Amino acid sequence: MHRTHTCGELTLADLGKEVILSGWVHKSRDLGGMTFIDVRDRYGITQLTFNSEDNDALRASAREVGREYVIKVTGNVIERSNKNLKIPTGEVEIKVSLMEVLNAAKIPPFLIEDETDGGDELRMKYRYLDLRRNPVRQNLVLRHKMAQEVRKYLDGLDFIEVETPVLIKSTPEGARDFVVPSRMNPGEFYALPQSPQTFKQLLMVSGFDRYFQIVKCFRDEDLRADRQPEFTQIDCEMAFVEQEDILNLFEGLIRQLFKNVKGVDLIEVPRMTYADAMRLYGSDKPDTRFEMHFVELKNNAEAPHLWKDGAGFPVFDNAALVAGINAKGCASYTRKQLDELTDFVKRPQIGATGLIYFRHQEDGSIKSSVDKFYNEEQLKKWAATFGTVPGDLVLLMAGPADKTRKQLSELRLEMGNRLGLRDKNTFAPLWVMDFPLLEWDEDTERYHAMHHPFTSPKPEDISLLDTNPGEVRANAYDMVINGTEIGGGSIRIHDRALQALMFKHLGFSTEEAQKQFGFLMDAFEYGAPPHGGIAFGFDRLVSIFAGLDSIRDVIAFPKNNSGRDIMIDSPSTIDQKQMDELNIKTTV
RNA sequence: GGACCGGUAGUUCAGCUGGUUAGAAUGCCGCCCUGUCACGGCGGAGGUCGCGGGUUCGAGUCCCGUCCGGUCCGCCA
Repeated sequence: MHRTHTCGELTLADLGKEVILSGWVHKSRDLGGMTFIDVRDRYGITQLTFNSEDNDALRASAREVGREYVIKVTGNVIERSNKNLKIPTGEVEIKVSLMEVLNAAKIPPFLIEDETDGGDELRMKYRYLDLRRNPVRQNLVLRHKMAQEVRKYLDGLDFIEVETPVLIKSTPEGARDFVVPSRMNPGEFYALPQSPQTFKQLLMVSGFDRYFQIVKCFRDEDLRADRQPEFTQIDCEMAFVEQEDILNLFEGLIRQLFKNVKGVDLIEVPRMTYADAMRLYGSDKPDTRFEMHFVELKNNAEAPHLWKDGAGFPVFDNAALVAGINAKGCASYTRKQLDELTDFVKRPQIGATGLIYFRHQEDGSIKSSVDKFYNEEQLKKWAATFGTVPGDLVLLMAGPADKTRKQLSELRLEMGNRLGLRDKNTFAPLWVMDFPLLEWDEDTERYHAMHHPFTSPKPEDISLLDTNPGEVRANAYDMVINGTEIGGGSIRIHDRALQALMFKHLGFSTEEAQKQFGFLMDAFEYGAPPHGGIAFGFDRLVSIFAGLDSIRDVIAFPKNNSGRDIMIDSPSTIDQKQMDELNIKTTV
């Protein structure tokens, strides 16, 4: 037998028992005549004592074992004379009578402790060692608990978990596909799924009216802190439902997760239209932990100019949009701080040309960076529009509408950071609804589906498809938590004619549409029920629960910035024989 | 495809306007210590300053290129 107990469970209640423990040597402390070893497994740490007065040879061998050796000890549980109340087993220790080294260990390249000295790259290379550390292991335990809770909730509501294929067909829509060459079909390729979208819709046609799957998805696009080439979705679909049914049921899922896993009672999830989100926050995934919404100023027709006999202020006069945010209590910002903010928005990634501000001073006057263009009466009008009080600072940007909103959104988030308004332990969920069905793509000069081509337009907007495609709204919705999109879905098209019409508007010829998605449209002709669904980004959801910015920490074996797994060193070349079998010609 | 930050001991970092023997902490090794738990004390080993080129009397430091890592933009229906 290797163990009678784990390293995390012995207490005073076990005094006098003879026990066997196995685990890793966490740390040893060597005193004159005795040695303490902390032995660790995933359940905790237990202190072992070796005393040269009792057994000098055993004590000597205890001095030989190094960090991360795997040992097995037999001994008696005794009460400590000096207790350590910081750990659950801290009132007892094991007086060892027998020790066996199960395996030696090299000196680890970084400390296997909560606060490690290892950098990211080294920890990735030795991920199996990093996973021994409490914080990392706890993330995976959290992930497990959340997955179980998801299954419990959905199973309780008669959802069936169905596995869908991983080797499927490449389609031109959406993200780049990972492809897999087919040996038996030379020159042909499978693709790995970006999501099980079409399969879950086919399951609805099959009558599995409530489906879910916790499933790996693959996208061959550049990585980010919150984007990996393979990632996990909670993929769900329901038949005979309307949007309202889906929103309520999956709001329930999120609430149950917060309640049962995190002990947080979530507020009822507010709803906001896409149009409002863009107008008030400049983003389709606003961080609603703090307000600071946009206020738009009317163009200068109403604002008298003082400069050069009423000549205009071109930055405002030529702008399609002048909008700003009220940074409450920031009127004391120094010139240096304001310059920093200006530099922030002028960075290439944001690309603004400048930043305009006015302060509502403590004496009630308004001091602005455009004093020479506007009189105080005008500035006061604007201050009133923003609802400022003395001590407030208004930051303004102007320019093309979409671009300015995006830039101001970045500035808003930066101000949220600076003011400490983005607390990781505060959770602000939000439904964003009524997304546009189509989005104009400048490069290809055609519309593409904002969500995906199977999304149903709102019935009342279908008539706009021919005349004003960009105005058509979809029955599509995203769940946003703290400014991160964690889920999205839609009511789907279940009618062949409408689906064909969609493909036509997306620039597919009838033949192309039939070749790519004929199987789905054919299925719609055999009794497809109305249906819709949603998919949650499981990694992102776990990382939000864990209070982490990067999903890498909640994935057991993640890939780095360049899509490489530096532990197993993949991707890698394959030998010529494999290439030949797959009928792949080398061109390098 | 692009922007920015970083690469110095096993590890995490410091190293100023270029200057003679490149430091700290931690880890590691040795000796001492009988109640430690961030043990303590004394001593020791440990470096192609990512790589290549250039400027200079002299480069860890400045310049160019390149590789690697990270964050972001594009991209991600």
